[in-house]
Amino acid sequence: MANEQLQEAVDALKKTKVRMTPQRHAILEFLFDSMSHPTADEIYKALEGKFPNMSVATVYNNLRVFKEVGIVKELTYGDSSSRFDCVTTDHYHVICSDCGKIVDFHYPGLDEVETLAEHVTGFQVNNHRMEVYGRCPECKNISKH
Amino acid sequence: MANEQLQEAVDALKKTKVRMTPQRHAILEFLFDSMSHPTADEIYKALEGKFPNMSVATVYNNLRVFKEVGIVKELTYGDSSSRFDCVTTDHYHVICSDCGKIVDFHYPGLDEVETLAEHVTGFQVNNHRMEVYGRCPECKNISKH
DNA sequence: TTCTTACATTATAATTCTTATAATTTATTT
DNA sequence: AAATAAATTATAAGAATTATAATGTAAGAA
Repeated sequence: MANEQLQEAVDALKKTKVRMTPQRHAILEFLFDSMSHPTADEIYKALEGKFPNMSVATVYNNLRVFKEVGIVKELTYGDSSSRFDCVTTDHYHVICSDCGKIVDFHYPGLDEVETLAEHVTGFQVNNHRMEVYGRCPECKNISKH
Repeated sequence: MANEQLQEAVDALKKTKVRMTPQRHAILEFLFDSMSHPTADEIYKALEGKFPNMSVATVYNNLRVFKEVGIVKELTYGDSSSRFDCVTTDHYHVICSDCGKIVDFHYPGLDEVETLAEHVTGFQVNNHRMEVYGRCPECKNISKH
């Protein structure tokens, strides 16, 4: 369940001298609950009922903190604002070029690519990013008519 | 050579009713010559000697056109501005997390990933993006001292 | 070749996303 | 419970990108 992962994330934060605040908890909760990949603004809007005085800066600040600790990943696409995804299991994303929908899919981590890149370039490789682009079933249908 | 690929790109544009202008040619030439991955602003600055009156908007507009035709790829990272890369052979990028340097490396296209994603998600997959992150040899040395 | 028209460019303003700043508030330590 | 270090807020500033309107130009037709 999402709750266990949330708890793990909270524990991870405690170990790194990062204080737990209601705002931080709410942002994390929202990220883990919604299995979507919200933008900073979406998070801000979703929580303004609970925290009418919360600042957008708080959302951005905390997303940066979460990224540094390693429990959140930033997804950047050309068009608009960044999206944020909690780092849970090893999954990748398929993104619809038409409507922007993001769908997760599982695939074994591309470790071979990392090691090859390391040998060929002399870099000390830490991680990678991979996304697949195409058209989602809905958009495929729309274009047929 | 870069010249042949440039010619191919120009031909591809002619077929799609996109007019060839001196500015467009210069932008393409710069992209194919420099095997780096310049930002829109870098392109703008590089060409202001040749085109003192060229507008930044022109660079952005044309990069968008090139992207739509499929001869240029946009690489977006969270922090700063997008970088642009001409779509040539199948190569991927290793990016230094410290200094931002981008180095190409060859690797067989990840076709299996695309087909798997297609089957699992029902998307019609067209392409993918993959990057490896780490620290370049230079930055590794710096941090040792 | 010249004319015409639709497309490109320019210059500027506007937007949008994100970060910086300073004052206030709050969580943790002593 | 007091002290301190960090987080939040509100606002302003910054940077990257896009929109707008006027002017200029490429490419096909006469």
